[in-house]
Amino acid sequence: MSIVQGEKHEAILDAAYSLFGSKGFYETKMSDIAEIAGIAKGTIYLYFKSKEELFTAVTRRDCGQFLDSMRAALKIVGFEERLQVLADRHLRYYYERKEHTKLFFRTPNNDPDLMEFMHQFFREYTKLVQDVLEEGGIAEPGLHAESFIGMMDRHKMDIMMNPSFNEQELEKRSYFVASLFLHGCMAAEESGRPVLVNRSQQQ
Amino acid sequence: MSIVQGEKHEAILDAAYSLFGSKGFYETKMSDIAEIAGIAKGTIYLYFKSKEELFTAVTRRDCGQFLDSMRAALKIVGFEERLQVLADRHLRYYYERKEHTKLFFRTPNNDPDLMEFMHQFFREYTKLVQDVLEEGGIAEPGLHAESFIGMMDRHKMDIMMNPSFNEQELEKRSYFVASLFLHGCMAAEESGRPVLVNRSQQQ
Amino acid sequence: MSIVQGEKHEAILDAAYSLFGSKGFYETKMSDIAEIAGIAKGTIYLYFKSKEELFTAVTRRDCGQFLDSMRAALKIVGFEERLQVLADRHLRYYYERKEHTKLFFRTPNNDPDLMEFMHQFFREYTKLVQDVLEEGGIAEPGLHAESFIGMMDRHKMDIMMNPSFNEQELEKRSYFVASLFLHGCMAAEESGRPVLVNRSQQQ
Amino acid sequence: MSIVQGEKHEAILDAAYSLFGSKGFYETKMSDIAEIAGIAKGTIYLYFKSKEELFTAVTRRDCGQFLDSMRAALKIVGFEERLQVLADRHLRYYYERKEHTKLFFRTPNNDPDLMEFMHQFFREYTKLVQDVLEEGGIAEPGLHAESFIGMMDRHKMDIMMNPSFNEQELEKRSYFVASLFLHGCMAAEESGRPVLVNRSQQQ
DNA sequence: CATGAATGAGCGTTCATTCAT
DNA sequence: AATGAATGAACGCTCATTCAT
Repeated sequence: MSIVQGEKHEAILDAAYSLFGSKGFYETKMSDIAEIAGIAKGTIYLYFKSKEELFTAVTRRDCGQFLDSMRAALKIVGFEERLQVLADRHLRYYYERKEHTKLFFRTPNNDPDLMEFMHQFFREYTKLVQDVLEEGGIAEPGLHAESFIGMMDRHKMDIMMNPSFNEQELEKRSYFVASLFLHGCMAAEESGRPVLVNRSQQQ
Repeated sequence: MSIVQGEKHEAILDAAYSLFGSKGFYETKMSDIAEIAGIAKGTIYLYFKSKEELFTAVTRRDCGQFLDSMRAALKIVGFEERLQVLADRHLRYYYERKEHTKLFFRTPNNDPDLMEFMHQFFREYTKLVQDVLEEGGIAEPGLHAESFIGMMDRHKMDIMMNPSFNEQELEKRSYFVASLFLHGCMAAEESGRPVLVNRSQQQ
Repeated sequence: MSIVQGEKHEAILDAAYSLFGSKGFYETKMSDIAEIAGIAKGTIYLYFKSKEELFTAVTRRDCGQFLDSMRAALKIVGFEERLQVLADRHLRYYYERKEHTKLFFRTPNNDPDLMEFMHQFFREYTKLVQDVLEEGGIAEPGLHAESFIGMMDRHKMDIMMNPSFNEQELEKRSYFVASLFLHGCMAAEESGRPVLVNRSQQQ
Repeated sequence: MSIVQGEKHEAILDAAYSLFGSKGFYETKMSDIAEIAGIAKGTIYLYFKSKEELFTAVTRRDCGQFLDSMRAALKIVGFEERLQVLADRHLRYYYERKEHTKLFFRTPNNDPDLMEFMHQFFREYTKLVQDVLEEGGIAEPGLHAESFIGMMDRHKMDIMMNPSFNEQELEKRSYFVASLFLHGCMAAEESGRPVLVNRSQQQ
């Protein structure tokens, strides 16, 4: 009956992800997590110091996967193509978490470690976007990165709250965002050109 | 010793704004609010049904003032000028609330009325931005409005968290955002022109 | 706009009787009573010192009416006839208060004055029954009175809780009780006689 | 230092019985019960869902013991003897709880479970009495049972409130009640016979 | 007499965390 | 490592009563 190292650790994270995401931080009880994970309540504390730390760990794993997947997807050439990838992955991230909205809207309110981690994550993500912009020769890449991320992120409400939001809508949206970022809202008037190819329209 | 109508109502809102803003929702006790407002605990409940409702009322007043001031400031002509005003007021809103960051980051997690109000506020604000864009002849004003708001809003982190962020920085930032939204990140390369006059640089 | 003396006093008692009876003591708020009575909350305190005192006053009026009506009804001759009247009135008292059961089952739990009054009422009522018995030549009238009252009172559950309990049932029950008290449960075996005439069977 | 199974459960019930009985339901605080039981406040909630449920559990245990003891005592022959046992046990129940009068007079006012249990207990007790009467060949055993219980129960006031009420008084009272129930108040006049032997007078 | 705005004491319950086994 | 029984701090809300007008 030997247990694979880390098996419980993962089981707890999985259970916590599922419950925190669907019910929210405050509405989730440690005992519920233990039950779903199939272990005793006290056992959680062998792996995680506190409920907040567990939430932070869940977030950390989730955000880490996001950054990893983003980095992998960015291993292509072409500035505009990479911008498009950023938009697509960012929006898709929320799209894939439609059933776990509470990970974003019902989080612990007062945990220094979580805030510290989120800050660091934002820095890291901003840096990643910034690097893409820099390689594209964009000036003030820091400010541009912040703005781009803001533009993308605003659409999470539509994506997560709107039940009829589908894959096609998603691609249209990411194309829109990347295009707007590149050429501004007056692009059409100024040149008439859609510079990016909207892949979803190609299909 | 006649009491001005609504005096207590205001006193409670003021005290709540101050405490919710500086300590956050969950960390603020009703008894603290009563003490600051100079009244008895039970009196709060004559004016507000619950702690959540009080927080929502604080938010409502604050957001209302924001929209009012925004609407007043938009009574000017010129599309780009009005865009600039949007960016300036949006960023300034956070700038003026540097001491009340918890109004945004430590809010009640699960209050239907607050969520309903925030939704409505977002709709209203989006509509306001959308109207500006429509008058400027921008296509897809809804998506553009969302994106613009996102771009602006992202900068709240820098504004609120960075203690050395000052007025000049603020104006540079709002100019940057409006300009990016208008012409995109490739504007410089594409035309070399800064279309908007950065007022903070004129001074 | 002159107000008849005691009009408000009565209005409060009426409102309190209605609410205490239908919702119970703890579930009734002074403000509700004031509203029903058509006066201000504070005004109740001009007439009654406290919620408990008001409940006691309601009880006092109700029990007083009971005793008065009982005394009037007992102005007849014949021991068995008077016993029958006792049973009939006792059971009828609950029958007429089917909509006000909470007067008996949700009373203040800890009010000395109410307890004192109830004791006195019981004494008085017991004395009244006792007098009937004494005049009927029954030995140990005190113990007999207690027992008779207990016998009668036990049937209040059936009367108040059973929605289909009707007038005829009531008369059968009061006849049963009086008869049992007179001759015991072995009466039939001992003599075969129903001594009392069951008026409801005469009809 | 091994802990006997159910030890805490019993300790809580004992503490609650003692406090509820002497001070009443509303006047007893959960923290007091915990203190008397020698445990932490929260521990009570591992065993009982609420204060109301705890009161109901206390009542349940107490009433259960009453019925058990009654059933055991009824394992004798002879109708009149068994009637006498009923009266004796019933009155003795109150006699033994002279220090816990509040179990009967200061109970929760509005608890569905307690009311349900009391109803069931009354039904069960009534059934038990009814069975005795039926075996004695008494007609209408249901109504007779109700009446007999009412007769007996009425004497609880004297027993509990009168500090000088003693064992001898108790036996006289139970003899009186059983005798009255058997032969009615006119028994003496009708036959001159005391059918039951008053055991307390034999001694 | 009448009002009704203001008061503030009072308490059941939850649940993250600990620690003896 | 694993358990789960025990802990106890923490707090929103009600509502009978008062009293200035």
